[in-house]
Amino acid sequence: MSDAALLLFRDDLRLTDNPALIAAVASKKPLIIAYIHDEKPAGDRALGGASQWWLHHSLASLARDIEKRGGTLQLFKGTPSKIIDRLVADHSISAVFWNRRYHPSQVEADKALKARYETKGLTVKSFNGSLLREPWEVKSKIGNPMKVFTPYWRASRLDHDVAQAEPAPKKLTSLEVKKINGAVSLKDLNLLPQKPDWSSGLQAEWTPGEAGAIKRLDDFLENGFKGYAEDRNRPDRISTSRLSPHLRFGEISIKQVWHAAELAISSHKSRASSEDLRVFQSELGWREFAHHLLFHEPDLTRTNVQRSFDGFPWRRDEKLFKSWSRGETGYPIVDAGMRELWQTGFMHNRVRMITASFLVKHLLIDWRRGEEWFWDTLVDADIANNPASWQWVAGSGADAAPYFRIFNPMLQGEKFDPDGNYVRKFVPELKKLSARAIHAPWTAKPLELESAGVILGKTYPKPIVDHDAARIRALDAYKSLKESA
DNA sequence: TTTTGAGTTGTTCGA
DNA sequence: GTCGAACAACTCAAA
Repeated sequence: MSDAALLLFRDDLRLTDNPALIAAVASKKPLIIAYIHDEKPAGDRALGGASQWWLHHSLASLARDIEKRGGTLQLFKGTPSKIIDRLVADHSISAVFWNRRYHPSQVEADKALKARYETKGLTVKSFNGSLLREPWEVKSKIGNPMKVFTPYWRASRLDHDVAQAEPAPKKLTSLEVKKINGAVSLKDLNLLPQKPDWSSGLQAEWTPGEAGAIKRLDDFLENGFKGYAEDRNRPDRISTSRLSPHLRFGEISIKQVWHAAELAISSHKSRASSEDLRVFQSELGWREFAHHLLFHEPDLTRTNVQRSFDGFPWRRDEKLFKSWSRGETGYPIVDAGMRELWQTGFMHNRVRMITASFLVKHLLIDWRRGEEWFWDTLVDADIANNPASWQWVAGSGADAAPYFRIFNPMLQGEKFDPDGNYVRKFVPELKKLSARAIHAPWTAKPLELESAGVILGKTYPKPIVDHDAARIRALDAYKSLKESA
């Protein structure tokens, strides 16, 4: 019997432009194609609820795509190294392939795996399957990891140097896997919410899987790309790519996205401007930068990048946290965002900033609490992007927003949701208010409130904090931090 | 070595 | 209503 190759799928649930898959097929060996679900990953964390829902459907889609090509996706549950040990012991495996991940604990685990099997005489090959540049590739002139986005992005030198995406293999040959401990069906992974099943809003919004990712990209390039530079700030418009969950699970490669956007410009297909392209690519750049930070910061989810924030006087207030997380702060743009998140597993980028700023600055609640909430509820919750962005808002991150930048939720609403349609969609009890009043219902005339059916404090909450007072309190808190340093 | 210029996304105040 | 300055220095990256 000829020997086999083991191909591990992780955060790269696609067949197109998947370097580990391409290398495995090129080895000409029959493949054991495996996804190992680790419920207790060391160092990084168990998936949040929304991400688990996504993963279930993404795996189902991947399994179908693999079957169409004659292969089989084998699922396992448990500790990856133990399951791989068992696979290697029970089968004649001579090569192992995977795409790399960048959380320090993941890097360490992969290094250990590689060392162990190379010692046993196996070929072990890993690849870059998810980034334009890996974290160690981008350095300052004197060799340090970059800590400021703009020079980082410049130093990435991507203008004419992103490899073309590779097509999916046409045929896959799988080896029959012997019955081993840990082999499970998709259902056995228990990724779907049961009682209650809260996933209907996610179902309505998303199509996890490679085909859904490609469709989302095409839709964006056709309908949202033109005017992106400006409109990406408008939660009331379909103007962002919404590719983040697909990228999170690697259902589409970053190179595919990069080149498709460039092609849409050069072929004049989308009528987007070069500025639209530049801004869109720099958003991809922020994703790269977050992974760069994650790799170089030992504990991005827990530790302030700027250690001077370690003594910040955060307030513990479960009642206020609950109001924020449920979308009951009394500030419509904040509440709309938090409810969008709860219902759809997603929140528009502009509104993420507003809601995050509100938690951290208006309520003075630790950014880690907000990060955990987003981790559990976002379908695109990403171990790099999520903490890096929270730290950016809080001011404790790399290249972070200055502390005195405190969003005014009324102004932000008026500016980026001028007709109030985003608020109306997710806060329907305010639906009948005028555009004038909808971002600050407490300023509306009693008559308008009455005819709109709004009773403040009853059908919709009064503001849980006063903006002006909260702003001054936040500035004082940040000032005290500086003085104590 | 020292210097220089720059740094995602804002708000408020006062002229 | 519009506009510029203040908010506060500090650190990074490169010349």
